[in-house]
Amino acid sequence: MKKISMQLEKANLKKTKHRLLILKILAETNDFLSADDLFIRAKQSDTKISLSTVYRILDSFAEKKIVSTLNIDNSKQVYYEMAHQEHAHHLICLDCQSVIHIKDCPIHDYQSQLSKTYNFQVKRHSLEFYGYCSKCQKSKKNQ
Amino acid sequence: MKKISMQLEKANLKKTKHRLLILKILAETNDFLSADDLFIRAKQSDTKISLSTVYRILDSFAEKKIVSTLNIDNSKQVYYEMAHQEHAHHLICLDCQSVIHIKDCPIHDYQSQLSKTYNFQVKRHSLEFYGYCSKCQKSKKNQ
DNA sequence: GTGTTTAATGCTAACCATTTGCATTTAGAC
DNA sequence: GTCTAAATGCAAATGGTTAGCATTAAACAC
Ligand SMILES: [Mn+2]
Ligand SMILES: [Mn+2]
Ligand SMILES: [Zn+2]
Ligand SMILES: [Zn+2]
Repeated sequence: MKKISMQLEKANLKKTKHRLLILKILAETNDFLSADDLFIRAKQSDTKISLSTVYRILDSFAEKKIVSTLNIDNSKQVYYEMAHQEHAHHLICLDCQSVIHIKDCPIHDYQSQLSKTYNFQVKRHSLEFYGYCSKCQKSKKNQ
Repeated sequence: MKKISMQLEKANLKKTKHRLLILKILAETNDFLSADDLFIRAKQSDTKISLSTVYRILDSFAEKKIVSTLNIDNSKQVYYEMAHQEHAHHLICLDCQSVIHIKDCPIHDYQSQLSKTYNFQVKRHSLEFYGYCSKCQKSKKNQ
């Protein structure tokens, strides 16, 4: 995967095997992952990685905007995904944690309107939808 | 404040002095408060309250929908406010933590449209705006 | 390739918001 | 007033995350 190591180059981060591995796992995964999820998956390829390394890698990735973070619902852990090119939002299944990525944003106009009304300089917003994916809706009916 | 003790009655919670006090502080405050914020304020009226009591009270309030919770940005602590009658959103100042409460929701139609498009049963959403309030915009210019 | 420099890593202990166990107190019902 | 279950205080435990420090490895010059 040339593309993956390119990202580190562009971000001015050393290409270590652990960084490449975490990046690969993130690239292969559609859903949000916690640091521990990533640690467990990484150990399957490389038994000699430590959890603090995973945290430090994720911190460096977040700083360089390679990943973006999310607090799923009110859980106390942080979840990570590969950052999107464009601003995006998510439908998150409360049952299976699967994620649908929504590439458009319905509130740009609303946001600039808010800015004027309240003289508040909006820097960013969070918008996430929680509910049940089609798969989980079905299995709930059957139980 | 009759209104306050009414809320406990309706929720079927015992009217203890600590619960009434926490409720009073929440009612007087416009912004979100952490458990520790509430603990500090409560101690000013009642030196004999413990932090775990504050947590337990907040848990009971959250369960009865007397308060609603928020994870401000990516901080690891939970913030609480008196729950709104109707669904609401917020403008949160990244500098002074002040909050503007927005009583309308711009995405109801969008949400039902999403539901159909993705066959995803949306149960709730979070929408919060982060930026700088008018006061903090000014003080940044002056510095 | 070797050597040098500096950032990355592993391991362990610390941190800090939150939760829990348990003995004691108190609200609400009688 | 008595009684009972729920609420509380205190201390210890939990769990995700961060920090300290000695060791290793990328990147770069030669
Ligand atoms: Mn996404
Ligand atoms: Mn509010
Ligand atoms: Zn699902
Ligand atoms: Zn402000």
